[in-house]
Amino acid sequence: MRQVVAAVGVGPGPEQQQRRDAGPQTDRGHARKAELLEAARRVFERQGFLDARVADIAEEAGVSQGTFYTYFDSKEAVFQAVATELRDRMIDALKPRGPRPASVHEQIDQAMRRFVAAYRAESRLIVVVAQLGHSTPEIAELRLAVREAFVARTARGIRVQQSQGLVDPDLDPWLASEVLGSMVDHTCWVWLNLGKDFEEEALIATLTLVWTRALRLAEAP
Amino acid sequence: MRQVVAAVGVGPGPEQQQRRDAGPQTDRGHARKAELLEAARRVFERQGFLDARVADIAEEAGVSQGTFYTYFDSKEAVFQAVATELRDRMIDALKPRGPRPASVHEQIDQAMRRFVAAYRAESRLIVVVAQLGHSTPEIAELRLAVREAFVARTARGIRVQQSQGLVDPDLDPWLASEVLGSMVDHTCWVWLNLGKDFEEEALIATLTLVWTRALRLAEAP
Amino acid sequence: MRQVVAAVGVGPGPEQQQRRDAGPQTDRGHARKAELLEAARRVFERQGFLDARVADIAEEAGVSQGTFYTYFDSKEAVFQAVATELRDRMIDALKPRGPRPASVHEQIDQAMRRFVAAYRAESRLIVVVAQLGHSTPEIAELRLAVREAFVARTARGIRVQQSQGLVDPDLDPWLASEVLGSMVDHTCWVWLNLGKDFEEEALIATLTLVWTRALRLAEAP
Amino acid sequence: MRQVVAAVGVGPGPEQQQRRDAGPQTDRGHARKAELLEAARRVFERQGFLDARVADIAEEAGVSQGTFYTYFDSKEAVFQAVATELRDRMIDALKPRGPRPASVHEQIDQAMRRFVAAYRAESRLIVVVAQLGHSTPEIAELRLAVREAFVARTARGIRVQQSQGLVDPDLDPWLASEVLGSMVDHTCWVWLNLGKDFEEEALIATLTLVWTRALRLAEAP
DNA sequence: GATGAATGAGTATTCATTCAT
DNA sequence: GATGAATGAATACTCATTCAT
Repeated sequence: MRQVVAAVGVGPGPEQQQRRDAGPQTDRGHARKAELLEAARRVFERQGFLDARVADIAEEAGVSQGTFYTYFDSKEAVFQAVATELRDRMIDALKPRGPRPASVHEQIDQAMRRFVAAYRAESRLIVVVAQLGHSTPEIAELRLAVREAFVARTARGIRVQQSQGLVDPDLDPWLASEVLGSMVDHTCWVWLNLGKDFEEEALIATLTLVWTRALRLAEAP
Repeated sequence: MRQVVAAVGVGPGPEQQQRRDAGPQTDRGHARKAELLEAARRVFERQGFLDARVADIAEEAGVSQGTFYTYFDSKEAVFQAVATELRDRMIDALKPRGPRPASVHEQIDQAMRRFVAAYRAESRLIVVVAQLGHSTPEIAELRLAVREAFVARTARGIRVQQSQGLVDPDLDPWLASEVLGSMVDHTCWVWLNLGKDFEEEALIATLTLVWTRALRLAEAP
Repeated sequence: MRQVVAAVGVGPGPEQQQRRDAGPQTDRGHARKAELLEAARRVFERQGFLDARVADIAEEAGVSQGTFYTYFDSKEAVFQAVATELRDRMIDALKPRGPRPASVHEQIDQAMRRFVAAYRAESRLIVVVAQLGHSTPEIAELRLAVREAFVARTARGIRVQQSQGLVDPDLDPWLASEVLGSMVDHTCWVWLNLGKDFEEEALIATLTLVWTRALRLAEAP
Repeated sequence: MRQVVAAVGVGPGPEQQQRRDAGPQTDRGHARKAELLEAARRVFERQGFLDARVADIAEEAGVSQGTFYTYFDSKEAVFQAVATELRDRMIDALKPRGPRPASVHEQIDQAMRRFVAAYRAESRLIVVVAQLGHSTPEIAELRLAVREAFVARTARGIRVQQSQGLVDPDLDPWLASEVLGSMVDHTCWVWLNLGKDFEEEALIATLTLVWTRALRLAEAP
């Protein structure tokens, strides 16, 4: 049994807090902070949040524990920073790249592949965020933000397709995208985090199939 | 009254465990164990796993801490027992009750409502199980077992419907049920645990709609 | 790290204490007590005092823990009884058997062999008594009693041999027997308990040699 | 100030140990470690191993419990360090000092006095080491090391004296020194630890007498 | 800015002993 | 007499955070 200790209600002396609030003053300082952030990401991916110790992060970054607190308020703060970066990377990775495909079917297929690729690249960190999100609202927010980005984009897409007469006009775009987004999200979770053994192409095909049928997409596949 | 406690280095494993392994010998013992299990469930629902102390459970059951260890090996062991009961309740609650509805559409609608009802009843405990499942394989197993039960039942249903010519015969029953199961599961999670505000009937209707369309169910809704 | 708990200052209810004080009332009771004593000896030999639990002793005797306290006041009390029996067996085993040998040299040789044999037979229990004797005066007493018996017999022998003109008359019989007794005792400890590998006959010969030379025994070996 | 502590199941080994393994990095650290070691010695002498709490040691050193664990892995580890120092002090104290006495008799007499002086100075700690040595092989090793040093030196001395024609050439030096070493060792134990009341000069004289007679030392006392 | 060291609250678990049946 | 169950005090150890150099 490991013990986790978190101090609440005690603050640092005014001097150190000032430095943290002010942010790094020099290029070297900026580099140090970035190194610590990278180190923290690696440690969290490896050990999860609870089993990661500030000492581990400092060691991974090659600095002393004291130095860690020059740049970050707390273990939770650095995790928040790591998770924020994750959110930005995920949202970015879900954006369509390159020319828009001619068919809606292909658009959906590519969106699916982007999602899977992004999820796979970050799956370890996604687990840790999920774990901590159960008890930390700020982290849960970040998690939801990624979902919102995906769902909102999907809903917009459905609305456009409805206006073009390509998909069922009676569908509620928002509810449909929530539900379909959950499907894609959780399927990746079961596949990539819980270790259920799916064949990738068949899985993507099934996801795309359900998606297009749900929309009554008026195209030959 | 004075007690002297001293720790020494060596020794065989605990002997009290034998009694625990043997289980309660009397009716009173069985009752006590059940009380403790109930108390543990309430405490875990209220405080989560990490914040629950063995002392809390003992107090909730109205017994001394020592008595807790008469019946359970550890905090983890009692949680495992609580989670096992949860699994059994969930699997049971997902079974169809009463006469089989005439239409497939109605069968699906009722399955959806059963899932939502079961999820809602146990949502607090589901959160805790999910949280601990990230780091404890035995708990993750229990989590997956519920999913398997649901997915396997769904897959069987699809196969039957295919043989009756009611749904798309080209669909892979297993993949489809995995994907649709993920949809329902995660939608409930987002709704009941992450607090996203859905209107219940509209949500169930959307889930059912996507489900039946995915199967190309040959029935008028 | 094992924990050892000993309660001081609390007494049993008057009823059970009376029964313990009174001793067994029936033949069956006497047999039970003897069984528990035997069981305790085996457990202490196997596990030492600290690692022996009352539950172990009860189980070894095939009775419940509660029954143990029908016959003994405490874990220490049963150990005291075990150690007392050990003392009696040791003192008895050190007494000369059979016809007295003609030569003093042979008397000494046989005494040495008796000591070694007795020590070897009880070496496991001797360790436990030594361990506990460090902190429990009553046990230390029992340990010393064996030593006293051996040393006193030796001193008497020396005095007799002096009066017969067989050994150095200027030697202080008491001091000499204390010192020679220590030699034999500790040599057996090092040999049989600490595991130093001595060849038995050579060792006994050396002990006897030093002994007789110390006394200036006027005999050809 | 409020702290929240929670225990979780899994995780890699302690990281603080790395710092402990590395040893103190500054002069202040070295001094602190030495203070803690001294404090531990005093506490162990006073209370024995079982009754000594880590809190006692920290308090004796005037630091917090956490600081104790900055320098030592555990209560057992610090005892090991204390016992190792004891071994070194003992071995050193048994070495001959000053000019070698002219007569073998005097050499032996002085060796005896050195042993008694060293034993007396450390008798409290010797008890504790003996007690723990029963169950901890590493400690038993340290105990034996002191004995070996004494016995080996004695055996070498006997061999030299044999080559000089001063003592019985037929004696096995190793066996003799084992047996005589046991005599001296255990006599001190009975005297200084078990509280048997010997007159010092008479005791030393007797020990020396037996020793020289055992060797058939060819000198007038 | 960097460092090594100091802090201290917090809890799971054992087992000798008692007692109601 | 026998049993199974109930009791409860007592302590080692971790690690996030602060602070003096």
